[in-house]
Amino acid sequence: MAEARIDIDRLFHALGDPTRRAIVDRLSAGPASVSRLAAPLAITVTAVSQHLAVLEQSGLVKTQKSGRVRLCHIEAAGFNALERWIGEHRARWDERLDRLGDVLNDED
Amino acid sequence: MAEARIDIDRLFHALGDPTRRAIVDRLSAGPASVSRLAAPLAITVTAVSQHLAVLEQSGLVKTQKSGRVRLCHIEAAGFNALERWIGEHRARWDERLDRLGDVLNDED
DNA sequence: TCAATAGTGAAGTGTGTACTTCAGTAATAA
DNA sequence: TTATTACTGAAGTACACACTTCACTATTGA
Repeated sequence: MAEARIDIDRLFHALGDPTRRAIVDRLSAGPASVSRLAAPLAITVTAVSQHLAVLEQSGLVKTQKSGRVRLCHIEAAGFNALERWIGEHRARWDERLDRLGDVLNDED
Repeated sequence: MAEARIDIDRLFHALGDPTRRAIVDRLSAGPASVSRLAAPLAITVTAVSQHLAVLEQSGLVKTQKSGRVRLCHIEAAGFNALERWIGEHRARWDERLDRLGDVLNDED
């Protein structure tokens, strides 16, 4: 699985930028070219290209150039790793919530 | 629900920093004070305090000061919002995967 | 009361990074 | 061939922000 290569650090860093999340938003509605992604974004195509490199390295987006057009689309690997990270943390503190509740009650 | 107040921008920005994720890691194993969080982190207590302000604003962590000690613990709201964000995106592109697959096959 | 502990506010520094412009390559259209 | 389109690499700028030190305010213990 490609998910094994996913670096959680790259992943959260990639999604930490609002422009990159906007790109992910748009791509989750369907694939698009670089210039099409840039159109509504009020930044240059160059900047979008740089963002796409970050997104691709993070495993959230995959691109492939056919001719002079680079077609971009969502990749599952990044999202899977993200969900797994959340799930692991939730599992850890979910089972402690009862005890935590007791501690907080004691503090009051 | 407190989750309605959660800003997805603050959320991803908060988790985009590795030190803050380390704090979340530790807190998911149970509540801790500021100085206890700082101990393994090779940064000053002041820096940790600043990180905690970010985490608290994002809805991932909640803190309460009793006496001179601030006790910090994980809050569910941020994680719920995070899972919802992922779920919404996944739902959108999951249903398009078949059609995307066709497009990619055409490109080959 | 005095000292030690736990934490915070203010102000400054340095680095990362999001963005730009410019120049260039490669593919398509005329 | 020439022009246009789609994109990328390099280099520079500006700002955000992670971090520090210093000074300070509680709170707790002796």
